[in-house]
Amino acid sequence: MKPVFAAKTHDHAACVADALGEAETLCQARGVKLTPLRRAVLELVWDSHRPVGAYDILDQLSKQRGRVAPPTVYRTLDFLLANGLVHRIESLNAFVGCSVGPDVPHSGSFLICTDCGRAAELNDNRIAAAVNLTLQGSGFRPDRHTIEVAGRCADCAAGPEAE
Amino acid sequence: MKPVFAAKTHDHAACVADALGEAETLCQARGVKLTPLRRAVLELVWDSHRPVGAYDILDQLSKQRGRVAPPTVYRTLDFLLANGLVHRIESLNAFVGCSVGPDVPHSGSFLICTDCGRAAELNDNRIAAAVNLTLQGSGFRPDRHTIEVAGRCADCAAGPEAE
DNA sequence: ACAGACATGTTATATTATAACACATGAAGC
DNA sequence: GCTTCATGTGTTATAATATAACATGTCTGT
Repeated sequence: MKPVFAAKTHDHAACVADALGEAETLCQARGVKLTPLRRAVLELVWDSHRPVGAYDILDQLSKQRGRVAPPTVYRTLDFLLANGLVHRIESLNAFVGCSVGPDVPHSGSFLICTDCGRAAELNDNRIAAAVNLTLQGSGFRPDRHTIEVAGRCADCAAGPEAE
Repeated sequence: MKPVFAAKTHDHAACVADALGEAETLCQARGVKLTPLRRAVLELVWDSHRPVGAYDILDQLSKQRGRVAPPTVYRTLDFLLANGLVHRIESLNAFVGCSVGPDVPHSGSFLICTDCGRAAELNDNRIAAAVNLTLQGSGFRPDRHTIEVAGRCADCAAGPEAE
């Protein structure tokens, strides 16, 4: 079985540390600032492999720094989105860390488990390729795509133990 | 050029009449009721080939029947969605009539023009096939998908005349 | 010091969606 | 006929998501 979702036993601390490190590097390369606020939000997004809502982030952030207002969170998410560090999951109005790598521009394609809530980003252009194939001759100029497949991940399909 | 988007000159009245007729037939076949309210909402959704927001529907509906509250609209949309008569465009929080045919269960795949706002539903065999192919060996059991490609339709890409 | 750019804070509000309960209507059984 | 039940609709209130507009702070280059 191909590992698509993060193994339930993986070293998540390292996983987050990696993501933050890469983000730091990327921001330096681009001459943009990964401020403490942005870093904190990115870390909260990476807190799990589940897409997280803006207001969940807001709640967590408030615990760390006292009252935070929605624009703070949305602006920060806008920055992270613009730099490819997170993706928005349209079907959930939620956000998840980019696990493909922000240096390659891409829209993100996701599998979302409706049981455990985890999301897995596909590093695979076959779906996008099929979309492009379907477009051929239509004159449509694609700009970005939203590809989100909901279902049950292998773990959840296998053992329906309590969430 | 394959006709993906409805031609700007097509007979839209006939287009809507068709959709309503098919809906009527389908509902009878299924033993569910296409009530006047549901018919009115479906007609409003089909009013254009642009995805339309729930509150836009609400406004229009209010003109026809006096004060209407949000739950009325959302419930009606839920019915139409459940019966495959409309699709939800996640990236726009909006709804559009199903032009593939509600008798075949499908999640819908859309092209959305960011210039003129129109949406075109793809007859998505190849896309669904690519999704399945990509998932092979992953153990993921897909249930439904959200595929929305934003870009410029042929008309808008060709002539940037005023919207 | 100052200007300018950028990041953040603050207040208010817009937009999208649902929960919970009330009432109406029509078919199924008695 | 009346009851009962399921279904559809109405109504009130509120939740959840998102943005506009403006104020303040903070760094950087000169």
